[in-house]
Amino acid sequence: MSRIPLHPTREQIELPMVLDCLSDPIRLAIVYQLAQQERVSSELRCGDFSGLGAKSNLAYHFAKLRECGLTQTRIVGTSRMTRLRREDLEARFPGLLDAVIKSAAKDADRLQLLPECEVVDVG
Amino acid sequence: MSRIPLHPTREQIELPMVLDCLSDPIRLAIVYQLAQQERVSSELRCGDFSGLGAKSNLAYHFAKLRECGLTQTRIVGTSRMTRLRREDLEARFPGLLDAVIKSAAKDADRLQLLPECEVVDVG
DNA sequence: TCCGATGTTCAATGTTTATTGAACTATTGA
DNA sequence: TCAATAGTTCAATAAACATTGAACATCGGA
Repeated sequence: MSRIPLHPTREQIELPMVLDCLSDPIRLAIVYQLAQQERVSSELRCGDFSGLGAKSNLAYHFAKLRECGLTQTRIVGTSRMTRLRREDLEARFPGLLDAVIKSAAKDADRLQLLPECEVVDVG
Repeated sequence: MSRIPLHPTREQIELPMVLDCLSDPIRLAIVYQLAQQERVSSELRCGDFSGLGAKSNLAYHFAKLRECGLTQTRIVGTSRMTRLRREDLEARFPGLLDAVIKSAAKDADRLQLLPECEVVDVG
C-alpha cells in the first residue's frame, strides 16, 4: 500500500482531467454520493461503495478521483476516508462541481447513482 | 457523406457523454471557440478550426460533439455550419455549459484553445 | 502474535479512443 | 462538363481505459 496518497495541488488541477474523471458512471456515482452525504459527514470510506463494483476496480476509480484533484483521501486505521475537494474545485472552476452534481441529481434514475446497496447509516 | 446529420433529441442528451465529450482538449477548444464567437455569429464552419488538426480528425471530433448533443450542424452548400445547443443544454444541465466555458476561459493559456490559426473574420 | 478486515498493486484481457492518410461524395462556380 | 472546395468514410495503428482475480500490505483487536 502506498502510505501517503498523492494529491495534486489546487493549481495543478486540470479541467480536462476533471471532466474526464466525472464522465465515468462509477466515478460520477461516487462523487454524487459524497456530495449527498456532505451534510451528515464530509467523508466516506471506500468500502461504503462496494455496491458499485469489485474492490480492485473501486481502488482504481478512487485513485483516479484523487489524482485528478476531485477528492482528498486520508488514512484512518485500515480504512481510507475520502471527501470532495469542494473549496479547491470552486476556486479553480467556479460553479462546475455544483452544476455537475445537480445535473446528476436530475438524472438520478437514468444514471445508476444508487446501486442495490444502500450507502451508510451514520449515527 | 451522410446527407442528414443525426442529432439526439434534448431528452436523449446524457450527462456522462457530454462530460466525456468536453474532456477532450480538441473538442473543448471547439466548444470554447463556438462560445466566444456567439456574439458575432452563432455558427462556425468546420474549416474554421483547421488549426486544431487534420480534416479527418476534425470530422471525427465534430461528429462526437454532434452525437452527444453539444452541437447542432446544418449543411450550407459544401460547408457544415455548427453551433452550440445552448438552450437544450441549459434545459437538461442548468449552468453546466457556462461553468465549463468560464473554467476554460480562466485556463485559456494552459489549454491550447487558440492554436496558431486565428478563427474567422466575420464581415 | 495471529486473524480478519480494508485496500492496494499487479498482470492479463478486451474495449474504446484518437490520429493519420487515402479514397470517396457532394456542391459550387467557371 | 470539369475542376476546385468542403467534408465524410474507411482501414490501420497505437495508446489509453475499465475490469477482473490473485497476491500482497497494513492495521486493529482477540
